[in-house]
Amino acid sequence: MKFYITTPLYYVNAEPHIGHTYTTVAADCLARFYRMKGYDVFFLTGTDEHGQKIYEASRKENLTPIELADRVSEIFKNMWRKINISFDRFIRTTEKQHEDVVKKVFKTLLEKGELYKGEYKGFYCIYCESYVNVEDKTKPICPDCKREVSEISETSYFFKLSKYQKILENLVENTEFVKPDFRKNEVLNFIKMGLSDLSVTRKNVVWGIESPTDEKYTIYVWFDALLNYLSGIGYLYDQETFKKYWPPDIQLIGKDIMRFHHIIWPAILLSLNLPLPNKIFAHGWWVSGKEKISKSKGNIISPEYYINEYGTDPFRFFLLREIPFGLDGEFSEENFKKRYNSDLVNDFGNLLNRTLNLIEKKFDNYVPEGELDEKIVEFSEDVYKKYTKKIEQVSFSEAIEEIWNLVVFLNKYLDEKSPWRENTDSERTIISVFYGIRNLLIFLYPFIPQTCEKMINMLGLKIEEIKKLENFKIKYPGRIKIGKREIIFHRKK
RNA sequence: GGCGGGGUAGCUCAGAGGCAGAGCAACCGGCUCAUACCCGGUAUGUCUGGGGUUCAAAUCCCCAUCCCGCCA
Repeated sequence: MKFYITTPLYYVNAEPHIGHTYTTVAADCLARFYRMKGYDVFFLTGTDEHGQKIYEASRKENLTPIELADRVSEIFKNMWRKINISFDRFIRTTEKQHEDVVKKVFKTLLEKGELYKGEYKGFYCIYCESYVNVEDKTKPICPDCKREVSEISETSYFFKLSKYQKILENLVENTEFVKPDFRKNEVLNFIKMGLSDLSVTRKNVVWGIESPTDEKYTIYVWFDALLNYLSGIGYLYDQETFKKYWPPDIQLIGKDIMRFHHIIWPAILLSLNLPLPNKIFAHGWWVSGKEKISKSKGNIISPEYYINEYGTDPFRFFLLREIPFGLDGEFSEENFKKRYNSDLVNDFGNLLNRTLNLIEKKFDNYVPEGELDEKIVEFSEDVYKKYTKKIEQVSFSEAIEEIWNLVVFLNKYLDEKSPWRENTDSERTIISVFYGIRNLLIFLYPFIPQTCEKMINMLGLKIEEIKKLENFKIKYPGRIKIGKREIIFHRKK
């Protein structure tokens, strides 16, 4: 079984922020989960580097566009390394391979009549790089960015988007293509209002892929960028890889780019006679003080701050645990700290610590021999079933809630059995809790990989053991010497 | 203005005809292996307002109101 997952390509006019990080961490979690299930996973991410905005941004810094792109894409890569993103390929739209694919696709569609030459008259927002409808023609303002726009008239190549209206309607209405479900109506309404053909070339944008036509045009940055999902796994140059992974099983996006991914993207694929992605999941936004996070509002959340202050995994954990994927959520240090202290420090970290401490003091650093309590085996199986189901539904927060039932269960179990007292069946209790914790580490591995690796060492087990979901069935590991005990999550005041 | 979603405990939200719920916070108690942790218990409601249907409404219907999203 294969699993192909993508994030959007991030535009290099800005450095990585919470939004990029959110999508990427979520994708990483899924990629890791499916690898653990034994799937052949391909996880694609990268940077989108063409367009007018990049050109202007580079000018401001006295750089050439490619110099800027080089720098920022490197920053993205470093960020992903820092938070342990296990992508299989990081694609850049300025790579020759990608540019060739875009040109070839353009040419093919032109030959097939899916693209045609036309005339565009209307308003154009330079900042958004798109043709826009304006409310008041005497005072034309971009409906998206509220900047002033100018009226233009130019020849352009158009993609026959309108032709796919009925197919798209059917796709959205009757399949899992648009996720979460509550977004379906939104997309459907938009399609039903009528789709107009899409201009896919620009005359005055120099920083872009040149169209393979007689006249000088560059290809519209979105048309260029969307094709990365094809070029990233070898379309038109590595048939073997492409055949193996196409189509995407899931593509993650932010809700702001649904139009491109839920409408334009499938239409392009239809025009190329390619199978469509299984689902495209639009997640929500992190807000701060009820407002959308933006530079101008000064309520930027710096991933770096949280990573440095609390650690990589607590940051990943918070993003996926705090709110249901798909909805907006409030990001505040207060909420972060609450989660950190109560979930990671008190419940989880302390469980590990008290257990290891007991093994250390009562059993001289060895996990004792004996039988497992069947109650814990059953409970683990139950959690496993529920948690895998949730994660397959892309419900990260609910998946973690299921796992946390096991954390709570184990803490309670220890209290009830009180293995620190005399005359209790302490061997059995300790072995059972040890087994339960090992399972926790397996289940949590997609969310907080680094922590799980550290902790599995502390248990005296091999890292390989937590990289396979099935391993939760391994019951007794033998008489094991535990590793060095240390505190991983430190309480924050 | 059109379409859609929503308003439930201090907070975040679940419940979609049959005793009003969970987590967090609060309060009380227990424990002491553990990172002042963990475990148990208690309390908390005009289910936005009003009307209607029903033996029975947070739930279904109508009106009002407020918030959010998409579109214009």
